[in-house]
Amino acid sequence: MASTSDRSPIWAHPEPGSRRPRFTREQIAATALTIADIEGFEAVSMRRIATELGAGTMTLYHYVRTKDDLIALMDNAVMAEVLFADDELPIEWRAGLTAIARRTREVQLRHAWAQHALQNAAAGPSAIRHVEQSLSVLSRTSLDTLQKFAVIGMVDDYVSGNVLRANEIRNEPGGAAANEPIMRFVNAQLESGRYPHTEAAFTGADSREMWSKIAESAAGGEQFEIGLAALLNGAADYYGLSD
Amino acid sequence: MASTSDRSPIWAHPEPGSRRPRFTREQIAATALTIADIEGFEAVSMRRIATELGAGTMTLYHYVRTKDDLIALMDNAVMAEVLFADDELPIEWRAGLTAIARRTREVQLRHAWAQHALQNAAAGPSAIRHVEQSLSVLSRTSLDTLQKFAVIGMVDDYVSGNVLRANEIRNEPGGAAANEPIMRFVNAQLESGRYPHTEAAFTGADSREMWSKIAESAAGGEQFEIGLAALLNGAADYYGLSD
DNA sequence: CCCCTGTTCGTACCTCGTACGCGCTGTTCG
DNA sequence: CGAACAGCGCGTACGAGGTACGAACAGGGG
Repeated sequence: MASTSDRSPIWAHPEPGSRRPRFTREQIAATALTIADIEGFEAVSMRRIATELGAGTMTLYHYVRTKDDLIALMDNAVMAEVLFADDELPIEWRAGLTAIARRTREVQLRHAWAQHALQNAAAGPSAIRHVEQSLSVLSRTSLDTLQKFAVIGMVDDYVSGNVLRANEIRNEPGGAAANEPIMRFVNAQLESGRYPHTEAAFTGADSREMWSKIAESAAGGEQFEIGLAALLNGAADYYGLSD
Repeated sequence: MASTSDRSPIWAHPEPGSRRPRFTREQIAATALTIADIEGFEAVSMRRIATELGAGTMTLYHYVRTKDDLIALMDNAVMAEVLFADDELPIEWRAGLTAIARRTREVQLRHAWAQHALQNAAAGPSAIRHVEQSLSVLSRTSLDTLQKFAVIGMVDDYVSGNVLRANEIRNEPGGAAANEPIMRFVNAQLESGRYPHTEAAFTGADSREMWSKIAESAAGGEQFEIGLAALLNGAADYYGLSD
């Protein structure tokens, strides 16, 4: 994949020009997003997108140099959903970071495939705007640049991790408990007596139901909020932030 | 991939049997690990592993039903590295969780590809033992099962997220700053004036050097420790844990 | 010692990304 | 107003990947 050794991002290359082409990059990206949302990222192939658009496969390569470019476009579209309208973003740093974190989480949960697929995507305009918004809510604090990025990074880490796990959980169709063969295997293991604490955790309860509860509470927002608040407290403490 | 619809984990199937075969699952997994560590996960193909072992490609399918099984084996091998010897694991919950979190981080950083590959891998024996160890350090607390998993999950989320980002950063060969075309694009964007806070963050400093510093501090362990401590404080606070 | 069965693997098919190059067509210039 | 010249669309083909199928092979129990 990606044999073209030109590492410049797609936004450095103008969209095809003068003779109004049949499609636009937005259109192509939107089609890819739709496929990914409905059928998962692995269903997104150049052939598939082209078919969906009623075009020949190779036509796409007039809008995009490689599939990595396509992925960058998808990333950009997703990041755009994370952005706030200027008047929607709280001014206070704590409220601002919390809002951004929540929004990021929501978007990544909505596009479960994105986390995985976009990991190495090239940063586009929306990503830059996202950084801008994160920095802007910290602009009223006394932090220097490095510290700002440290705080943003800490929160980002937590959000990514939370989404990662929530998506893992949701990937098990019908909840992890529904995967009979694996449940059977795990239960058999537990009964071997080599895992006393784990075994104890499930005694006196239907293990299937217990797993569901754990999964639910992990994927739900409450736990997320607890950790987020803890991180912001810790940051405020460590860097001596008021508010 | 994975056409076999049998969803049972590979550990539910005994290794091939009576007439001692040429290889073992461990051997195959180890070979795969080596390839992944040296050349990256995408270099791990069935053909490649077979070649490395001096076997025919299809031979592997006597040890493993699909590539997903192979991935499960790799996962299991990696999880084994996360485990503590029984006497190495601190008894106190805070120290214990910290130790597990650090170890997890170290291992996932060592096997940068694992994060990705691990995501949907079936849980194996080592994964269960890992859960066991996490639960065991919390066994002296007053938390109920759901709460224990909540705390473990919170920490796990943070660790995963941190590793995810650290690996992203390390994936840029020679640091993000080395990617000339992207740097040029981003700088051009910043100069457009649409991103005042981001622009301000880099004024009075060589932007390349600034990025390096940010990357370095994000990938380094210090920031990680700050967030980790914050989370544990928050958890202790929220759940009323002493120690 | 021979046959049965566990093991090995050559061949082939399908999907993917994408290089190459031909043919069509809107645009612009003379 | 017409021709030439891009800009654009896409058919074909190649190599790499996973794995289904079934033939070839060998080692041990009768």
